Amino acid sequence: MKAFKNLSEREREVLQNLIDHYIQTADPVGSRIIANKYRMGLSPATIRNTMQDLEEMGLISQPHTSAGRVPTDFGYRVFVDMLLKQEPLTDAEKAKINSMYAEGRKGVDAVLSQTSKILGDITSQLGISVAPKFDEGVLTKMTLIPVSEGKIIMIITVKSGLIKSILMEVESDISPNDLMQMEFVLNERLAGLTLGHIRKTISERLHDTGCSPKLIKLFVDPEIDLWTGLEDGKLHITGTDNLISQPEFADRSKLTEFVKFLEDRAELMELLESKSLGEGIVITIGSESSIAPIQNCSLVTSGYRAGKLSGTVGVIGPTRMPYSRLISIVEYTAKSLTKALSESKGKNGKED
Amino acid sequence: MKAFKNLSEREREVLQNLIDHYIQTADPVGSRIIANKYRMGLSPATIRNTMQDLEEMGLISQPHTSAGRVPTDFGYRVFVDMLLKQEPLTDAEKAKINSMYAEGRKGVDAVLSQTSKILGDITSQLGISVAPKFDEGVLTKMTLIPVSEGKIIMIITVKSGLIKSILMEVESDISPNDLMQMEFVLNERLAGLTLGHIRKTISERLHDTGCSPKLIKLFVDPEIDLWTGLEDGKLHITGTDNLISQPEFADRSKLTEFVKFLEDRAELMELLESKSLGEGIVITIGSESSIAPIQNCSLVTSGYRAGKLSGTVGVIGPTRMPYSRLISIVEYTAKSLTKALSESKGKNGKED
DNA sequence: ATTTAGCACTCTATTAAGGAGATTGCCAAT
DNA sequence: ATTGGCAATCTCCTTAATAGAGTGCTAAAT
Repeated sequence: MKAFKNLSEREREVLQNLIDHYIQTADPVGSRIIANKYRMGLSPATIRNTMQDLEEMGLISQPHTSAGRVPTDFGYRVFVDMLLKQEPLTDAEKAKINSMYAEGRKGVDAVLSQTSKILGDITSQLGISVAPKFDEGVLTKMTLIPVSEGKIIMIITVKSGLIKSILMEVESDISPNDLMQMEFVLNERLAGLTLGHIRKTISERLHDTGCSPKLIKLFVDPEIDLWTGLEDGKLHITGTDNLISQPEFADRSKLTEFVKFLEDRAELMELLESKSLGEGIVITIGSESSIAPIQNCSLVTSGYRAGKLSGTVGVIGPTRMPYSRLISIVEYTAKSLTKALSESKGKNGKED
Repeated sequence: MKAFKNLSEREREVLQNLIDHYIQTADPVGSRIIANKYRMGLSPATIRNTMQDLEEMGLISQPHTSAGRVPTDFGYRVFVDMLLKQEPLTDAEKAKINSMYAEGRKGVDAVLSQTSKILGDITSQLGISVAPKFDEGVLTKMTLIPVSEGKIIMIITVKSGLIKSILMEVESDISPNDLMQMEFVLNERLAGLTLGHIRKTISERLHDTGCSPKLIKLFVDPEIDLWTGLEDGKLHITGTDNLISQPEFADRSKLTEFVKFLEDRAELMELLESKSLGEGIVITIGSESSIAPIQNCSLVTSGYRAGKLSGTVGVIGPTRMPYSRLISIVEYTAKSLTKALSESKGKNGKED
């Protein structure tokens, strides 16, 4: 294979047109189609020569001898990095995305569920959204409330204004005094740290406090995985039916694998978290993720912020996806989401 | 069509064997197979005569002239109601079901998620579980806790011991006195009622209390749908990949419809709730639910209890499912679940 | 030097035809 | 009441033939 070099004007154009057409039809693209449909003023034979060059650079490939070419993952990568044209959103799309923030107060969770739904809808791909990672939040205050015999509710407030509550159970009753003391100690020693940090270091931090050992145990005992519930942002996925009718999933076993992958969530979460570093768009093409069931899929994701916390939204679709459109949509959605979640930090609604 | 009459011994046997074989193979069953495989001591010709009778009663039908017979929905119904034999669980199955309650303390939600997963696993169908309906719970106590400027957490305790918390937001700060007064009024007027009842009647019940109007508004204002978060038990679905590889979903458009149906959840929830009246097993066969995407599916569901609250567990699979096995499994699961959720009413873990 | 037309070659997808196989319904024999 | 025999029907699989699309190469044209 020839090394990849900077593409000539013509090569760029051919690659672009080829991908453009392939995205529309999912059929291998022949030289004739590019010559005629895109009126490049060249004969198919000339296009063929260029296509051979592109193939040697690993940008496109032939499914079999007498077929046209399809883009490789690397081809898409080059396309996305170098050839992509901005495609602005339509007003209708903008309106639809904004509609959900307009219509009244909702909990963060409901907004994210809506977001993934709308993303799935307008892109006809799989819309995904991940709730903010509470772990990143900086603890402002902890409150312990006794509710009934042996039950205590702990309320955790983080800097951005988000709040979570955790139900805890103790073996026997705790005196109000013990509880207040515990609360005082917790706040004194933990305020200002991130929850993730707290989770990892709490056992050291609660040494020699003079608090009731029973209470201490609640926070420290690894058996009682008090903190794991906070850890994972909730994942919303919407639009599976959009994807399974795509030719990419014509093969039944591939489809099964894919559905299994979606149901598991763990692997997907891991992938998303590894990608959601900044706030910008991240594009992951096919084999760039090493996850077998989505080898023929791409992700377009973007981080968003809710106060100090961050989460991820995006879409999953076949590598043959309309990248430029999806990028605009995901970008706009992430920005709207950030805005919506920062304006009214913490709305009414069920907390979870 | 002949009217359905009580079946003769032979008719019963043929129907039973036919369904038995069809469940295993998904292929139309011919007279030869029944005569040979099940050694009824009759010739295929005789079986054919019986099959004709069964067809005239609407219990079985032919996909086309030269095919064997398949059971109709009505055929399954008769089979389930009259011919079903108990099939006890294996020890391995029991062990697997019980394993999840053994391994340490988990939140209700985690247990239910596990339950649907195990159901899906051991049945190779779609496992489903619905969280208890909080709405049915009888209010024991409400507690209002101020957490930060403009934010209040309300903790709701119901008789069974389950607890939920709701985050509320007020426009401006409320004095601790006002809050205590509100709490007092709420408990005085609402304790002893079910949450569902409270939700419907709260606006009348909070008249002339002398409480801060701002606070009252929180509970009454329909804009702030404080209570809807409580209403719906959360739905867990596991094992989609088990179903989509079944021949029943060979047709792509049917598969798409089905996946869409699962993703919606609303319609499924409605169906499940309409079925989960008692604690016993409920079987819904194909067209008995009038939901198009699951016309070729059956449900085996059972209610379970968590203290005073009730929820639903079960499986969804093609009408061609091993009913007797599934019934045993779902029944046992529901009972174990009830036991597990009653013993330790309210475990440690994240509350939601 | 670049582009193009021409052409043999390769591979796929579609259609048609021909059985093979399964099962039924019915009739006559048991 | 049951059974064996048999023509009729329908699906499914295999094979063969054909049409179509596209390539790569070579030689001619620009």
